[in-house]
Amino acid sequence: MGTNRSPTMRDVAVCAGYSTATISRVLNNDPRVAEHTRNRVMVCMKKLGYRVNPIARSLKTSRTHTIGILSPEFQNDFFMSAAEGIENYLRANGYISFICNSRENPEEEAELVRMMIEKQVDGIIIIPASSRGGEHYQLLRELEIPYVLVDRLIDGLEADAVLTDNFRGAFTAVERCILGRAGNIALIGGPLDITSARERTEGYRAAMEKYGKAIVEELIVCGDMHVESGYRLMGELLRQDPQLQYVFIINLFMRIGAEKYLLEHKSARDIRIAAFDESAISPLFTHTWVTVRQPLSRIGAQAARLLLRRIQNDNLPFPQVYRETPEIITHS
Amino acid sequence: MGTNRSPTMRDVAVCAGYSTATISRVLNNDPRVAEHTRNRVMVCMKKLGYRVNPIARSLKTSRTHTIGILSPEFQNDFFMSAAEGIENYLRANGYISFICNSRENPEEEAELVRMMIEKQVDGIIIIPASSRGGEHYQLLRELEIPYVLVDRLIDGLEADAVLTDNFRGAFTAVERCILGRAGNIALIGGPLDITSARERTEGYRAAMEKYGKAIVEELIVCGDMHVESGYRLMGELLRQDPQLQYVFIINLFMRIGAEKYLLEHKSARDIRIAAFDESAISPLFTHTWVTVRQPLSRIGAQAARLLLRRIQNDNLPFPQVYRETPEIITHS
DNA sequence: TGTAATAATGTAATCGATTACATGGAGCAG
DNA sequence: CTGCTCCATGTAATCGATTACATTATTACA
Repeated sequence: MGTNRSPTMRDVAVCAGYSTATISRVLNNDPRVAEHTRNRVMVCMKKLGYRVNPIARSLKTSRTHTIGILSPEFQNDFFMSAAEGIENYLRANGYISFICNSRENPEEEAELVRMMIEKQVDGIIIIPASSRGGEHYQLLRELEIPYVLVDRLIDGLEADAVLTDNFRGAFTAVERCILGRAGNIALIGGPLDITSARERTEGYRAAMEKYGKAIVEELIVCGDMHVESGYRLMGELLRQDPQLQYVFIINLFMRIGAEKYLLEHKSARDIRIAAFDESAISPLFTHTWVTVRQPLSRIGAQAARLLLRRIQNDNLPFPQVYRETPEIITHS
Repeated sequence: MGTNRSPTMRDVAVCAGYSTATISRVLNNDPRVAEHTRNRVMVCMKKLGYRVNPIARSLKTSRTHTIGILSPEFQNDFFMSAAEGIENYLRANGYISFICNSRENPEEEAELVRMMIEKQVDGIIIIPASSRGGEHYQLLRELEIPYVLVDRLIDGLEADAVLTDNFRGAFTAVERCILGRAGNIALIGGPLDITSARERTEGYRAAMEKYGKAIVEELIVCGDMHVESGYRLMGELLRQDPQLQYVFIINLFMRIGAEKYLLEHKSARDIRIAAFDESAISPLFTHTWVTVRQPLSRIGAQAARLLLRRIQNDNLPFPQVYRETPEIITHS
């Protein structure tokens, strides 16, 4: 039992009585090999348990069949759902993925992009840590390495992207509330320099306008997307209008804060919440009315598909921006 | 502006007037290069923007500086926290990681292990999809590819592993309750073929015994770790003993179910919950008393460290099993 | 001054694939 | 029978590094 160096093309060649060139041709489905040699070679490959060495192959072809994925946060269901969608699609298509954590930090993101370039990934999917861009995008452009943005756009950057149709999600959710005979609907929005927050806010306004609802500016407040601000803003809104019954909240974390406020202040009153996002938590929400469910794994798959098409040089017009329609759920 | 093929060692060699061997020596900090040549070479590398091609290097050294990580679920904060800890440590040490999703499926896990072997990872960290093992563990052993288990052990498999000290976490949490003058403490446990569930249950029993508390078998129920069973079992326990005040729940999801039951049945009564795990949800829990916080990112880092030591052939005794002590938090 | 030891660098094989080009034989037209 | 095409396969260079071994220059010491 000698050291089991794993078999190479050369071993297969010897076993089958051909040259390595032929083995390689069989491997790559080159039509110029005779049927019977193909068979003979395949038998040998099976017998020896031959598996191609992707590293040697990559060195020659400069393709790694490897994709980089950058996520700003690992402990975030949304990002990870998208990552899951991406990974599924890629793996089903013979690609494997490096997933790295940019820790919401644009500089780390840039560093990771450099690292991935060095590792010679064939393409990158980025869930951006910031909507403010950075030199790495230019680097990717220069080196002609395809990349696709997910969930967020970058201001002033033309790039392929796949994201939720935030406007439509917000619009439809608010419309549902209105059609469900909601009165004043307050809004807990987010920083307007975050694209998605801005779009959701616009969706809210558009729906209100379409149905001739007066937009009360006092009932529109902006948080920072985190739990605490949801808590605080819910309080402010109720102080503003103690009769308030309907609130639209643009993300999960602020919504958690709002629910918490309601719990603690025994306002188990008739407040009904419409909001973006769902998660394992949702069963504990007590004021759920309408939920906007982002099609995250579809977004991920779509992004992966787009990236692979770019890699295979499908020459699609550039850039491609897909906005996936969210699902709106009305709870009894 | 010709096509910018990125510079190779050969280019640097020409630029500096040495052979590629010397360039390589500089790159690998070989002490046998003269100081001034080292400097000259470094200047050239900088000037040309040279970066070593890790693929070519890997082909020769058969080391990829790449680690595979298998997680059973991407949308699970626990696994992803551990993955984050792993990734941090690895990256800080010059390694990069493939993270793949075994989808709680042992067969996919095995397939992924094969894929990673093919990609020639230097080692693998596995959060097992099942505690029942599989041929891939043997394969890894045969090929002498180091691997470390995280969070779960595999029955009958001697392997390096890093996990929470489940027994101690449960023991200490229950002890806290007892010392906090809790009366009967019920238990919502899990399937006994899951190591962690079993250990936590044992911790509970041990604490009860130590303080001479009668263990009422009717107040010990087992769920399947999911939300629904928590919901159902909370109901059963309350029917069993309507006076029940204290419950120890061994994981987050069943705990969510339990809280949901309490919410819906207005049992805002004096029920206090001790439980494993925390998450973004925790602010919405209304019966929190004692929480066992698993040191997930430390576990991840520890696993990564152990793996790298194995790779560097630290010859530690085999196997190493680390049980990390959880943090017990008592809420006011 | 001669020679051995040592230090700095070069030469060339190698890792395991891919692929442009070369080769040899079969089939066919004139 | 000659010459041309086509088909299956082989030869050998190549991708970009690493490294055993060879070579040369330098120093040290008898």
